Amino acid sequence: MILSTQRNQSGSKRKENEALIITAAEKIFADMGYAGATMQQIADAAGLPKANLHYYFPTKEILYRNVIDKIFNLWLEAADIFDAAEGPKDGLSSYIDAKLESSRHFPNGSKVWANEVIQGAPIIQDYLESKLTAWTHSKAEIIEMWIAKGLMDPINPKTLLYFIWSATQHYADFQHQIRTLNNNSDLTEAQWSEVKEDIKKLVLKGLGVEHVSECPTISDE
Amino acid sequence: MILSTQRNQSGSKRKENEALIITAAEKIFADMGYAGATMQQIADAAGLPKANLHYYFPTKEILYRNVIDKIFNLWLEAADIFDAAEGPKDGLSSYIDAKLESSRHFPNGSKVWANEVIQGAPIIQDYLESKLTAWTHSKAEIIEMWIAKGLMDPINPKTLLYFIWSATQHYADFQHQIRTLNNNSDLTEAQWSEVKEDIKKLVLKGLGVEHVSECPTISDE
DNA sequence: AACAATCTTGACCACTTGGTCAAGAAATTT
DNA sequence: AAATTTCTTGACCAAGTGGTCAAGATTGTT
Repeated sequence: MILSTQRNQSGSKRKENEALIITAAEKIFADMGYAGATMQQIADAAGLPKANLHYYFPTKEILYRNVIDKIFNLWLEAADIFDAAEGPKDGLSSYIDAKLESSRHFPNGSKVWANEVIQGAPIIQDYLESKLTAWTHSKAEIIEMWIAKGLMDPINPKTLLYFIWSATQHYADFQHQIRTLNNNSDLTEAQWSEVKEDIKKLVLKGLGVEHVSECPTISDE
Repeated sequence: MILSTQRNQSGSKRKENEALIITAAEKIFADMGYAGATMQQIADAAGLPKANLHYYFPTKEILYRNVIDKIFNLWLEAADIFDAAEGPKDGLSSYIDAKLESSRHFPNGSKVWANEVIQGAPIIQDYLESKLTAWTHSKAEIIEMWIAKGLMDPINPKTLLYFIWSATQHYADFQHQIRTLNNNSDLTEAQWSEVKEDIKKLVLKGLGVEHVSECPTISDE
């Protein structure tokens, strides 16, 4: 009896420590960059001796790839909303919300990703060429469909995606700069709401998506 | 004769080498991050022996600060257009153009800056607190004035500035990702033009600045 | 209780790094 | 042409790095 529990407990010891280490590593990599981070720092942050890290993750690079892996999957998840959406108003709104929430609550992932891409993606180039390329194309198709249906102004779909990525991820990656320019305090709940509304309004209106209530056409109905 | 030339040559020997080193350093810091960059790499990129670098710049950090200094001044320059502008249409257009041009032709500076800020600005915090804060406030005032005059929709001026920074700098910082998603080729001249137009259109229209020419109102003329 | 996995850890090593230094080469000044 | 300042450079060093290892502790299994 209790076989499965025992198996789980023993099996989960590994999972637990791996998760602990990955979380610690994510923070250190975000704060120091890949080269700047040391295994010792990560070990300290995780509360484990350095040799123990190498037991679970043989090399620094393998640990790093595991961190990236976790981050990238969250990236993809945030965009499921996109597919389920009926039109641009719904879809873009939700996507911007989701990305901003993630920038607010999990900035480290975004920072690690940014650091890596800025430096030419020396370690995760395969991700860009396979998963990200496929993902981007599929989203671009949706946007093109919306445009074709006349639901929004024409725009290069990639330009729009970059636009949303940059505007939202900026709040994670440049968190420190934003904080400094905000009297050295984090954005308040109210400020976050304002940012969300401002960005959504700007993007939607900029794409001609907002309530078309502006031109009371006589011919309609 | 040739007195002045001699004087110039000797005086400029230092300036010349300093500029050479800073340019090399900018590229290496952009590609590797502060910690990841080695003085040896920078020396190789500059075509000088490492010991020679230390003659002009005693430490790695001092060299780094010189690189940042150059970058930051370009940052500020790009925004002179802003002050000279009559209204948001003119001012924001020119600013977006200038920032995109700089992203296109001098991406390294933006990358170094991004790397540094992501990591919490451990070395250039004083810049953020003094110069950048002052600069931002002065631009925010201009935007607020435009809003007060009814030249554009109301928006938090800082949110708008972050918006423009992120959208434009993204093309420098994430250059590699954009390239990868563009069939591994740099953006063509035509693509850059398209990006410029799309971004400007989206921002201006989003702020309610564009020609209101869309609703052929009968009452007009 | 004996055995076998799995996990923990301090001590250790080869290698790279930023930075130094002293000897000399070039260029300026007197 | 002698003296002085500026620049160049190979050799060197102390400190820190990622990674190893072997001995032991824990846990699970028979």
